Amino acid sequence: MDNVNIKKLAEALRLSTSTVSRAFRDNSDISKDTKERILAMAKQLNYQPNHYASNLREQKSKTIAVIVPELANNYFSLAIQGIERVASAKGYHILVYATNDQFEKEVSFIKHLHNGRADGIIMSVSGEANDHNYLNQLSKKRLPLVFFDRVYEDIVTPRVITNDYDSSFSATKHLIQQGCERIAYLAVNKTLSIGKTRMQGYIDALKKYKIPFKEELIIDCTNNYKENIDLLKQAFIDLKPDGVFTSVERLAFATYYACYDINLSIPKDIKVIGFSSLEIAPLLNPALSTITQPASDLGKTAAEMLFKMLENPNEVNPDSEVILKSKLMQRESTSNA
Amino acid sequence: MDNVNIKKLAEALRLSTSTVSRAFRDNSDISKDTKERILAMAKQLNYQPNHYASNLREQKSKTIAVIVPELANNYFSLAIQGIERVASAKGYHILVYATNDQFEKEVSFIKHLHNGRADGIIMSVSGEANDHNYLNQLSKKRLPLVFFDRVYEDIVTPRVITNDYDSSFSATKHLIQQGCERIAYLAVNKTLSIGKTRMQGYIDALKKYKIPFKEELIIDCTNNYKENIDLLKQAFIDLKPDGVFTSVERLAFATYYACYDINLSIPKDIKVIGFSSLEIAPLLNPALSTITQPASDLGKTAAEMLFKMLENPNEVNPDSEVILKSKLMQRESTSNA
DNA sequence: TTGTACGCGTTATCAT
DNA sequence: ATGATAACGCGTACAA
Repeated sequence: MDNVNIKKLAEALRLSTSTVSRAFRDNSDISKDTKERILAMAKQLNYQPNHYASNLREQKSKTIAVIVPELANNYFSLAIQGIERVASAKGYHILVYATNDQFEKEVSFIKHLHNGRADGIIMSVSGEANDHNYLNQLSKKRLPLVFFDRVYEDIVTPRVITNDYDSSFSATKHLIQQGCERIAYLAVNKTLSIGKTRMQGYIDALKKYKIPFKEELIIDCTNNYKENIDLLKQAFIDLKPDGVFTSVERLAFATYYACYDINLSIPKDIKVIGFSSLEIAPLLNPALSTITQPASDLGKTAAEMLFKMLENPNEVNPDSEVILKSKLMQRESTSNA
Repeated sequence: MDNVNIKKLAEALRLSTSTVSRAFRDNSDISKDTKERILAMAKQLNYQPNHYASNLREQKSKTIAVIVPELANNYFSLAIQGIERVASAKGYHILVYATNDQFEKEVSFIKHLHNGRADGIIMSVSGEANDHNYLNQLSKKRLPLVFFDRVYEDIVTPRVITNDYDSSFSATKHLIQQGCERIAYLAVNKTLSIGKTRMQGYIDALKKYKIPFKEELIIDCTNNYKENIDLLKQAFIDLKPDGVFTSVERLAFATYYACYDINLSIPKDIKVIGFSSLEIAPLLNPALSTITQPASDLGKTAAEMLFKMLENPNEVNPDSEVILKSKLMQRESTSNA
């Protein structure tokens, strides 16, 4: 059977298309009787209003786009889950895009989205090192945009982040209190604002507790798992750190693998803590101490903020920043037993 | 600045809208010269063709929908990643929906998608226990649909699955060879086809190796983490299994927690193996033996199949079934050391 | 090669 | 309360 549209419905009921259309909106004048007839017939024929036609007509899509650096990532999956819940409850659909950390992809996604396909965008950015001004140079008014987790500091738009500086400070302090004196900081991209903030917390904690900061203990890692493990093994052998603070989850995993390989015992020889929202951190060998970010909440909050912008554009301050708190979870990997 | 559309471009260039439109398609007759002028101006004004208008006109959306039971799940995230890659390469966008295992949501998503919003659907199903015939009763022709992982056996449409029966058989056999005689099977939903297949592999392996099958050792779990842990603790105490085979990843985690709580040592007191595509299974305490499913490949293959259907509807047999192989990874949780 | 005119399905405005 | 009509932006058949 072919598509049922308003026209077919109208024919079937010997009404005009406008009357039929009215049956689906709330305000319009239409007799209760005909409305019921129409809805009944619509149900019977399984009528689905064509979204594209509505969108074209109404200039809105009831769709939001989510752009993240990667999909196969526990953290972003949780965030997307949070977003999906809110969107779904509002009757919105979500388009998902992964940049795989390629800035050009991000630019391309964003540009293309400015064609009416989405009403708003929630993004965790990929290209700190690049020129973000493309966001201000879109030919038409920029779509409502909310950053979460990874943000551009020079772009004015609402954002939802976590208290990274404090968390880093606490994590570093925790390592120090557990007796560490040579604490390696594993960075993935020093130039990212998130990288900078987290590193600053580390640096300031060292200073506060009078541990000399050593540039060499900042280890810049890559996006490649194997490479990182090799690199870390070498670094651990050369630098002999007694503590490791990883700025992202997967570097904690790489640290574990590296330590296994070169027979360093966690936590005896080296203590490890890292940013991570992995639920099964307690199941690792040894249980991993983490700074656990409220990933799902981050997504939820970002989505709620975006909807606020869509509903009351003027009531949302473009400067607004929501900071959610991460939790320091001490586990065996930093214990002194 | 307001939206740039074909009309504005045409005005700016003193051409007709049709000429401008032609510049963006390949076949049409248009002088190389004007085409270049148009494209240049389009770039300058940052023109983005309105997707909804094109879709309405062309009756296709260059969008595929992905429906999964849950998003915050390592396995489905990987699958979505695989799908996203393929789609992105083809210039397609993906809409993502999570049913949270509610069948009504699945039905609702599917029905609504039949309004032109998506050209095809990739789904891992949620409602084995229900009546799937809604898929055949859509008023218009059903959208191209590919199942992956969790499928409805009574619906005729292409599918991509893994060799679950063989894997289950092998895993059970492995436990037996490691000396287990009371092997518990942790099911999450016995009625799901995937549950049935996996359970059958377990049952047949027992039979083959002359281990008596005991109904009581089939433990039906819920979707609630805490509940499962409690339930498992009790079951382990009551039934004293010496091996556990979990049909889904999270039940392996629950098993670990349960064993920790009641001081059962894995693998000494009880050996554990489970379906899982967790990359860090080797980092668990103890390293978890797994049946590792090629999750990302599953998504990739499903997407490729869907695109084949979109491009050459007649060349794809609706009965086609692709079976990808999982890998048995023996690790410490089933060792005899 | 370029322009004119129409229709995709919907909704809002205006008329009845 | 209902119907006729125009418009959203684009793409194509047809005319020039």
